[in-house]
Amino acid sequence: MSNSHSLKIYNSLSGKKEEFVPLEEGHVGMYVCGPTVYSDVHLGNCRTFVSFDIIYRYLRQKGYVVRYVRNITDVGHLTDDGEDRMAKGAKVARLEPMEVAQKYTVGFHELMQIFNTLPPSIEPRATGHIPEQIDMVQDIFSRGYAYERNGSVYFDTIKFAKENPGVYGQLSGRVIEDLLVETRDNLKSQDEKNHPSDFAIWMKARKEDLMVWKSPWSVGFPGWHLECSAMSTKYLGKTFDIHGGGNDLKFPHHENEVAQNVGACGCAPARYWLHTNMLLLNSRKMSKSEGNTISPFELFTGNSPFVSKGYDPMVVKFFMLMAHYRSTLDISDDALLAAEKGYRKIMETNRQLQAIAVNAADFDGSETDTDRKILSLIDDVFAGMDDDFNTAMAIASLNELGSYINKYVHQQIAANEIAPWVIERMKTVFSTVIFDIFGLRDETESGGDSGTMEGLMDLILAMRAKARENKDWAASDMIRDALAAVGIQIKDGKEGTRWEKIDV
RNA sequence: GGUCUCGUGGCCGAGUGGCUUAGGCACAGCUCUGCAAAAGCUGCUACAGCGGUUCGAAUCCGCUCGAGACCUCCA
Repeated sequence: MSNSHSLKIYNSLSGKKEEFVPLEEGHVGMYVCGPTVYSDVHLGNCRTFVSFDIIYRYLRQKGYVVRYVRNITDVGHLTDDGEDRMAKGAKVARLEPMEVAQKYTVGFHELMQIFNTLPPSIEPRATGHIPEQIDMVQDIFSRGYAYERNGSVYFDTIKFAKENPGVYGQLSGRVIEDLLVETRDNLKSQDEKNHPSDFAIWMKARKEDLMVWKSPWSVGFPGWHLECSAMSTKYLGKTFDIHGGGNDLKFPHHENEVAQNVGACGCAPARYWLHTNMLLLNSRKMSKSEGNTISPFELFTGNSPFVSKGYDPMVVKFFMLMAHYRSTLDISDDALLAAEKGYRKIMETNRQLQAIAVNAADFDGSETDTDRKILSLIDDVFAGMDDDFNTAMAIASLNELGSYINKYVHQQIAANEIAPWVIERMKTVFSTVIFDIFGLRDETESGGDSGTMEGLMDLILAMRAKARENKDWAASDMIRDALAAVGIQIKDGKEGTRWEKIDV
């Protein structure tokens, strides 16, 4: 399903929307910073990965062959006390570091499946790319942007900034002069670094560090930031199309990443930088370290003081899609409730649409205003997606289409108002957008799980229909109420009774 | 303190110079219905405050107030 719009993407480097033109026609290389697997992923991470999943899916939908690389960081992050995070987790839990990493990697994958996201093309691990990272340190060294102190290697940001004007700070909007000024305040720092903005690209291990490797400088481990530079280069090339991640990674992580790549090869890594905005709880950023967080499973089960009930993962996903990925999104019970209704409605509309059997005899062959309006709305759906992946706009247009579908189904507009091929086109658009691009699942479908359930419900509804025929309202209502008590909602309609499982 | 973003109707949330009444939820009326639910239709016209630019601003500029993010690990 293609369309005529050109795709526009907001590029954090330039601060504006730009037309997307890949380096190599028909192909897109996209790198997204994945999770650090030293604890459970939280909902904020999910939003970012869901956003990029939709970007990935949409690029594919537009016909691009996409190589989507999303890493797993299982080494390299330092805690405040300088201890490797993985090692810290290991000591607390008395597990092998790799055991900790494995546990949370598996959990992360499960969650991504629950949200129905596609796996990336390549999911490299930092620990699996130590040689590549050592090579990159050497490249940076040979180009003069690194210095060694007691077995650790640091990136020389000041020298780099002077020799590469306009590069360091471009992404995050930082000013080099400010960096230079900072020096004075930090002179007394006992740090090994020449300058506070310098950062480690190789760290010499202390005796308590568990995850260590040999290098030309010391036995130690690579610095944070370096893994992404090394792995994106390895799998996507020195320069590639899209680099994504959460807003909070912009500085210092992404800024330093750019510096490392440019420092190592003289060329900029990504051409388009995309940053997703934060998911808020209580109007504050969700954060593991600050404890302001609700876990995905607490949200699914309702086991949290922040929500009145559990929400289906697809409802949570739909809730995320109702906002643009670059806006902050404040999670609240009311908003989730509204999203749940909206999600059910759009799924119901789709089912009604797919069930329409067009009768060619109803059609007189002319194109009506309604046809034109519908085609225009379909165009709006894709125009929204082409405008920096604006899912909120796409959903709005889908809802407007839904209004036509409902009027048609309820015979509030004449059958010959909409041409059969337009109906068919709507069917394709709905299923493509909802299932292929948004990656939603229809969890509201009647039955679904087993034929037994279907059969039982058919029986029960037949009994109720019989009771109603005999005007035995007591029996009829008893069945209705009893079903409601176990979470099954009865929907009486013109053509019979449908049912749906709802949360109690 | 420095850098930056945002402040939209009861709630969530798009939109960035003049036609979008965006959309969703809630609410009200109506249709349908044995009643109800569900479903459908219709209605509900906002853009923090002040000043400026402009023929015209929610949309551009300035100031004020408020919220948040980054500057330290964080999607």
